[in-house]
Amino acid sequence: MKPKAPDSRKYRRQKLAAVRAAATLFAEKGFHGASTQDIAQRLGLKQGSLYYYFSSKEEALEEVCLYGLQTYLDNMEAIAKSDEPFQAKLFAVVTNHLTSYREKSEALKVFNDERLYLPQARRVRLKERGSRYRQLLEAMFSVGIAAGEVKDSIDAHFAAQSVIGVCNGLGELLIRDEELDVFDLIRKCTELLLHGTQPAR
Amino acid sequence: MKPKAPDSRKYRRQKLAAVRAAATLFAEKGFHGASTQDIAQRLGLKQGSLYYYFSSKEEALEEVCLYGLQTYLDNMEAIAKSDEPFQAKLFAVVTNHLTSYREKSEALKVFNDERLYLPQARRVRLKERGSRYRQLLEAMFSVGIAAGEVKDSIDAHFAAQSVIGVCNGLGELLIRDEELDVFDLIRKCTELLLHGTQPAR
DNA sequence: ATTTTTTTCTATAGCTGAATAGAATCTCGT
DNA sequence: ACGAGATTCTATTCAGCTATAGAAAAAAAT
Repeated sequence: MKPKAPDSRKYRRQKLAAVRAAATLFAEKGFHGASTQDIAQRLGLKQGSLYYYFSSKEEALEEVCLYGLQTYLDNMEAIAKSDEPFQAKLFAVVTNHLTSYREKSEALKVFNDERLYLPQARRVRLKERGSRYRQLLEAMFSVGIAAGEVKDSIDAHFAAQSVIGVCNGLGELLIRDEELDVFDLIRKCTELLLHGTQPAR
Repeated sequence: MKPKAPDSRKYRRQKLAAVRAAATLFAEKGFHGASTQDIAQRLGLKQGSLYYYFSSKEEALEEVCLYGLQTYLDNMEAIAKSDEPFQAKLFAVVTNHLTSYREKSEALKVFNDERLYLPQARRVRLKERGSRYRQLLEAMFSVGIAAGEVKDSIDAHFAAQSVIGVCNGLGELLIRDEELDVFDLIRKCTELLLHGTQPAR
């Protein structure tokens, strides 16, 4: 019934597949809209068999969110730590965000939209990681301001949220249009955040 | 059972209250997460009585979305039609978006997050209005570019989506923090979109 | 080849929620 | 105060969903 030491190759492979399947379904129908039946079906399993991999539907949601965040956050930590000039870091942040959207779009979308359906307890770990991201970004702006690389009229808190907003907005484009050139989008996005829309004065 | 000519004062009042209640619950728990029981309870009604005002839960969702979009879209039409310079129009757009968030935050959030749970048929009308908004914004940028008020390196489609993204991102801030000064945020946001984050060269 | 462990299936319990019908109550003009 | 229409309630149906237990099958180990 319950896997005691489930570390076989097959187990890990199927577990990953299960997380991915859950991500797809949650992204498509939402947490409450997608049933364990739907997820199992996509894996070619029967509904009950899912519980060999997850002990509850909520656990599945949590794992999807963690999966979506993983590399995304790791990359952010690395970027924040580096000594590159502000412009380069901002470029890296946008790249990280938008390429994540292309690669793991479902899982990341699930984190963005469905995390609030997790029970308090499970949400804590995720919440920490989410705000960690915002804080790193905010700090990046503060440092940039101190170094004269960013206008001092900029409010770091506001700016961080704006960057996240733009990237999520553009993520919609990436999801909607598979053909879209990510790197072109990244370039335009960074340019906008750096120099705005006004012609040179 | 079903209201034939339900145009009494009371009916309209209660119906509006019902739409609002649904908005609140959908915003809080999501479409599938909120039950008709929850909504009825918030209105001080019994579960079954809701169906005097809505013929289905999905109809309720649709009405909430329409309610959330209404003034928001009307304002956008007016802005797009005007002859003001680009900067003024952008300011108006941001103002419209962010103040809507404060005033009807729930309904607008529901439109943003839950509309995809509507069945194809119902989603059409909403989809039209949503893309109408994007198109108006996009056209605004195109006009700005033609008039030399916006850099010609800007891609209007991309720019429109970016504006929507920033505003939705900042909307999160407004929802999270009731105290936040909307107009300060509007100012900063417009400034960012116009001039970016870099110091003057 | 037989035993052991892992993985999947069948079947079902138990709950919740959407929707409907018809009765009961309320409201208001007359 | 009476009656017609509006509004709400009660009670119920029906479907779908999560989760569990235990049998079956598949894979691995001996």
